[in-house]
Parts: sequence; C-alpha cells; structure tokens
Amino acid sequence: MASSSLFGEFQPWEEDDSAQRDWVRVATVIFPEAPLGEFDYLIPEMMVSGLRAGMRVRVPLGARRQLTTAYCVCVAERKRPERKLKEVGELLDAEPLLSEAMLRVTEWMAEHYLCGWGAVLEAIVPAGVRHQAGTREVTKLHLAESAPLDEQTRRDGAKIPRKLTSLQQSVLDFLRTASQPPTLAQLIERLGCSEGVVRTLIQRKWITPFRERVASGKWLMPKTPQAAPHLLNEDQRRALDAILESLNSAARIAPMAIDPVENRTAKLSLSDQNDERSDLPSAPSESVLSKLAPLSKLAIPATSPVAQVKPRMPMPILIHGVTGSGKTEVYIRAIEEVVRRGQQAIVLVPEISLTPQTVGRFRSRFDQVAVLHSRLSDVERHREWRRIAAGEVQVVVGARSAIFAPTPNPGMIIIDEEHESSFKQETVPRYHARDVAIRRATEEGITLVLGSATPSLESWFFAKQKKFRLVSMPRRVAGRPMPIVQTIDLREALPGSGPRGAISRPLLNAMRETLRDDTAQMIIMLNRRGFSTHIQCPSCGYVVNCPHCDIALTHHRERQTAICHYCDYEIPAPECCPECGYKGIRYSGFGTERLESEIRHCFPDVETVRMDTDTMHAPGAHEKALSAFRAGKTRILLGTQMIAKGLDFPNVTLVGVINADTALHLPDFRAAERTFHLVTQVAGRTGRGERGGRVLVQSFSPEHDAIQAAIHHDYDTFASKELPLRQMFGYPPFARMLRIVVRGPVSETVEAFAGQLRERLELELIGSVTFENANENAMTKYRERILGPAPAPFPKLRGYYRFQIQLTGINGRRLRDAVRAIQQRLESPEDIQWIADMDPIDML
DNA sequence: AGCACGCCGACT
DNA sequence: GTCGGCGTGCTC
Repeated sequence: MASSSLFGEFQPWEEDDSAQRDWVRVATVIFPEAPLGEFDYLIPEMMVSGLRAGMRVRVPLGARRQLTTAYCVCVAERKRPERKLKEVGELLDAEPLLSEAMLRVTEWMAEHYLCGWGAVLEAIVPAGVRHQAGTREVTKLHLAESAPLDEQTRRDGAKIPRKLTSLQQSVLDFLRTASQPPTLAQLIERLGCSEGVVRTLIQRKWITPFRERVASGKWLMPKTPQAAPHLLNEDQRRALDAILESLNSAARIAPMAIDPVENRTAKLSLSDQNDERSDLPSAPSESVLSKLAPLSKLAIPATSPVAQVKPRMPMPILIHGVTGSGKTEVYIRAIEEVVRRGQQAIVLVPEISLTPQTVGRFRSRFDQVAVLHSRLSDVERHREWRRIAAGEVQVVVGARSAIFAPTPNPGMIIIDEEHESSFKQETVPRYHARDVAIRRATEEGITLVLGSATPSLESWFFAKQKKFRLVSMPRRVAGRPMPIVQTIDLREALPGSGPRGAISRPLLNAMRETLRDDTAQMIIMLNRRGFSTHIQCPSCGYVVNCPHCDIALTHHRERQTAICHYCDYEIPAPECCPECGYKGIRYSGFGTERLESEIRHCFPDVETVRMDTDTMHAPGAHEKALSAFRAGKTRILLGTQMIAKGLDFPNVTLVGVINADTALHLPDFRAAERTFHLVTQVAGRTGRGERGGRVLVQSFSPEHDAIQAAIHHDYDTFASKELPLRQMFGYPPFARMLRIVVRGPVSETVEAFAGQLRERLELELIGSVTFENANENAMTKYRERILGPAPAPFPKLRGYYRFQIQLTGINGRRLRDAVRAIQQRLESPEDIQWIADMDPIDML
C-alpha cells in the first residue's frame, strides 16, 4: 500500500535535514463547549493529506483519552512544542464545513459577542449538516486487485485460480464492467445470486467492500423559467453603477488577498490591536500585502505576523431608497453581474419578508436559488448547504443565519431592510447579521450592499462619516408619488364605530370611501395581538397579571382565555374578579382580534383577513392569506407589524395605523427610531399602483418628531434630530453598548449579585467615571459609563426577576475585556444566571 | 463537561 | 487502617 513507502523505508532526505525533526504537523482544535480554548494535536501521517482547517475531528481528551468531537481551526507546521501532544484520533468530514475566511469570522464573533468560539461554530453549522441528515452509509463493492483476471487476459499465462462457479464468475464480470460500484443489494437483485456467493468472494479477497455516504431519497434541484428584466430608472441606474464599481474594485484586490488553497495552513489570529472602529473596513498596507504572495507557498507558522493580514474590502454601499423605489430590481441586476463572474451572491432579508413573493422574485430570474429559512427540516437545510458548498447555487436568499452560507466564492452580500431588528440573534451567539456581514465582506474582500427605506442610525452615521458609500433613491419607480400621509389626533378625534372603538371617525370615513371603489384595497395595522390587552376589576382595582411574568394578561376572545404574551401562561378568561369576586370585571385596551370584530361589524359584507401570530400558525396560512389579498378577493387586510413591511400590492390605496404610539414610550433609546421605521414602512405599502394612495395615522402625540418625520417621508430630518440626542446621551452610534442582564428566582439575591457585578466592573474599568446625568461632554470626558443595576423594563419574566446593567463607552474592546475578566473570575450563585449582550437591540 | 487529585469524616 | 464525600483545577 501507499503508506508502506512513507513509513518503514529509509528516507535519506529526512535524515539529512536535521531541522525537519523539530517541525511537526499540528492541528489546533476547538471544542463545542468545554473545555474552552485551543488545543493542539499531532496529525498522524495518514491524515496529513485529508485534514484541513474547518473539518471536525475526534480527539482524545483527558486522562481517559475519551474521543471527543472538535472543530479543527488550523493546520500548521510548527516547531515541536515542549509538551507532549496527543494525536488526532479520527476525521469526521471529507470537506471543510467552514472556509478559512469563515473561521476567522467566527473567531471574531466569539471575541466580539463574548462567547466561546466553539459555541459559535456549533451554532452556525446547522444540526442537519453535522448529523449529515438525509444521507446514510452504505456498503459498496468493487473488484479487488487480487481478483482473477477475465478470460482474455488470463490466456496470457496467468494461472487459473481454483474453481470458479459460474455465478461467482458472473459477479466478477459484472463488477469489472460496472460503471459505478454497486451495493450488495443491487448486485444480488441484478444477478439473482445469493448473498453467500458474494460473501465467499469477499473472503477470498477478490471483492473489496467499502463504505460510502449516499443521499437517501431524491435530492432534486429546482429550475425555474427566466423572467424579463425591468427597465431601470435613473436612480436605479445610479445605485447599480455604484455596486458595479464596487464589484470591479473588489475583483482587483481580492485574488491576491484570499488564496483559499495556499493560505489554509496559516493560523490566522483575529486579535484586533486597533481601535474598535477596526470593525469597519480597513486596508492593510501595500507592503504587507506584497509580502503575502511569495510566502504563501510555505506553511506559515502560527506566530507569523503575516498571518494577521486581512484582505481589503471595497467600501460598503448603503442604499437609501424610499419604499417602492425598486431596490430589489437593482439587487437582481447586480447579482446578474456577480453570477456572470462565476461567483455567488448572498441576500439577507428579515424572516417575515421571506415570503413566496420575495423568493419568487429571485427564482424567476436565476435558475439556482437556495432559500434558507427557519422552517426548513434538517434534511432540507443540509441539502441546501451542500448545494451551496458545491458551488451549484448562484444566489442564497435567507434570514439572518444565511450570512453563514458556505458559498465557495462569494462575490457580494446584500442586506435588505438593513435596519430590521430581526437581524440580531437573541440567543448565544448574540450576533447582528449586519455586523457579521461587514466582517465577512472584509475577510473575503467583497462587496457589501445595505438597503433600506429607513436605514439604522448606525449605518446612516457610518455613511455620514464616509465609511459607507451612500446612494439615494428618493423617487418611486414609474414616477409614482409618495402617498399622502395625515395624522389623526386621538386626543380630539371623534370615535368612529362607538365610544370604545379603535377606529376614529376620519379613518372610518376614509375606509368607507375606499370601499366605494370596487377594486381598491386597504391595510389596517395595529401592533397588538388579542382582543383586550388589560383585564381589571373596577371595584377593587385588581389587574389580572401573569404570575410568572408580572405582566397584564391579554384576553383572546376566540380562545376564551387570558394569555401571557411572554410565557404563554393561559387561564380561562375570568368573568368576575379573582380577587374580590365582583361580577363586572372590565376588559379594556384593544388588539387585532377586537379590531377585526369592529371592522366586520362596520363592514359586514366586506371580505376581511387578519394576520397576526395567532391566525398565522398553520403552515401555509401566510401564503394563503396573502394570495387571497393579491387576487383582490379580500378587501381589508388587518394585522400586527407583520403586514407593515415588504408587501407590494398595487391596489392598496389606503393604509390605516390604529395607534402609532405603541412603541414610542417604551424605555428604550431606540423607541423613536422604531416608531419612525414602523410608520414609514407601513405607509410605504400604499400608492404602489397607478391610482396613488393615502395613509391615516392615529396617534396621541402626532407632533412627535418620529411621527412627523415619518408622515413627511423625511428620513434626513429624522436623523438630524435624533443623532444629536444620541450623542448627547452617549448612546450608539456614538458609543458602543454592552448590556448585562442578571436573572434569578429571588429578586433580592438577583439585585445583590447585580450590585457585585457592577462593583467588579468598576474595578476593571479603573479610571472611568460614572455619572447618572449625562451632558453634552459626557463621552468626551469619560471613556466608559456604567448604569445600574436597575430592574429591567420587564422586571419579571417566566418566573425570573431581572436586573440590568448598561455599559457604554467609545471603545467596545475595553467594555468586553472588563466583562470577560469577570466572566472568568466571578462565580455566580447557583440559581442566578447572567448574560452579556454586545451591541444590544432588545433593551427590554 | 468529565475526570483526577486531594484532603477530611464514617466505616468493615 | 480504608471508603467515599465533593471542592479545585486541568484537559493539548
């Protein structure tokens, strides 16, 4: 065999080169959970050619040398280390699950989001891929080298081995001529022989069985017809040109910087020596880049400074395009160029807009589209992953986790609705897909496009600082005007359908008017589920709360229950006060369920559909509701914010917002921004056809800047009023924020531990000054700020009391270092848990 | 996470 | 004298 020549035989060149003996091949591995940190193992000779960074291995660990699964993150040739290394035990993958670039991205995530590298890897390689869902191992057979030759060759003198039955002969003949090695079952079926015949041949070493992993069931690949491209208007053209320019500049710099084959032995350390802002694209100097090329032929030792080089990335592009400005068509045109270059594109969209319409848009223009969303089964996800990794896919469309798609040669990443909070993951690793995308684009040296009608203030700020290239698309396609938006002041408006209804007189009139046109449709949004949001006894004042969450239960009339929206605690809807027994317990506050019944009461003959998490539970319900609306069968679409975004129905001429203030007064520094996003987005659902559209926004504070800016479609004004506030209070994007939430079953002990945490944080951040009253010079005077511990805005959830600590500072690294030091040293009491959330989005 | 090592109290 | 409690610290 091949290995005997490498082992055993005298090899003078190795003996002569005495330095050779001091160098060993080492695999650095990371375990999924504990133990944390990197571990080095020797690579046995037989694995040298097979093992690459990004594969999983089984390695002996601990005194019992138990084989444990780990991710190999680096393969390098190193000086023989002092300590004795164990050997890698087993190879689990035939191909790397992560590219070199993605390994570096995940390492950065671990460091940035304060969790273990292993936890990141475990979270981003789908379970279906790890378990090879949808495949199984089968035994196949092929002819052994020692098998007797066939008749023609045999005549040339080879001796005939002992008796061959005709069946045995036909098995050998079949294997000799088969184009593919068959399985045992296939062979038996084909030749009608028994298993015994084959077993005998295997015993005589004439047939060699081997194991192979095959797909079970059919893995079909969808193809779809091509649709014609739309004509671009001037704004779209400009946006496309900006992207094409970026693609061209990426093509100039990327090939030298990333060399997946030659670079694979390099251990790349991500440690950012730079300031925090190095999260943003930074270009290594030319001299460093030029060093990389000649050295790349060598195995680079882990400590080499060259290993720290990062490829350059073209400046990310922020497309600020109003609703209906035709951003998707621009994306598609740009992707066409990426595909033309033989590269792949990744398109991230919020989960809710991952509808059949959005997907269909891409499928109609590209024949190899992979879709990644949360409802895929393990097998489906594994199949998509393999297709992507094999380079068969041109475009990956997916929700936040699609940023980890294993595209072999990505050319562009697009993040649509860039401002959406669903890009932030709320479990470990608590990453933001936009920030991971920036990182990935940097590592791969490729184009990044962010698009939104209402960019996040973070992205807007970067654009203003010239760290992103800003492209504006201020006009809608086909010269359509923006809809006219009016506010209805709920403090003075007359009620529409009764004293306690949700719909005001002006909105009701507008709805009537709209329905007079037989084909016109409308969208009515109320950002609260349920029938009544509050159940209170007028006699004793008792409020029906969730015992686990200390939050008012919501009455769901259809289910005749009162439900907690945070933990799903459910009780029969009470008819009398549970406290004092008073019969007239009062249900107040309205949700979508009650809005629906109000609308049906006002318009009994009009087809209406409600979309919220309660009605959209059944699979396909979403699609069904939307296609009925698209067909014009349904005239009124009402629902929660899930109907506010992305929908494109030309016949919608009226949008009603029942209460624009629902998010405005939450204790969250992004409350105004959220409100602005929501109102702007939902307003954008109308006026998409030729007949124009209008929007009515009900509010108790219509004069608020966020609402005023939204109704005037004026992003710039909103940003220019909101940014100075953020700066004054030292909030993002002017500072980094790290939020700590401590929880436990006893309020007092939680608060006490949170207090300890704060003290330790102060010690770690020596030199920084704490202050409660922020002023304009706050962030320039002090490097870090600690607020709290204070009860979280939802002080009790699912039976746990919650306290929070807010850390802000110019330099995120200092914040993280402080927290990490404490994570390692401070033991938390048995029943108390705490989490650290870098760049938090959810502040409740 | 496991698992050894280690240093004190109850036991055949 | 040994068996075993789980506190501490290490695993390449």
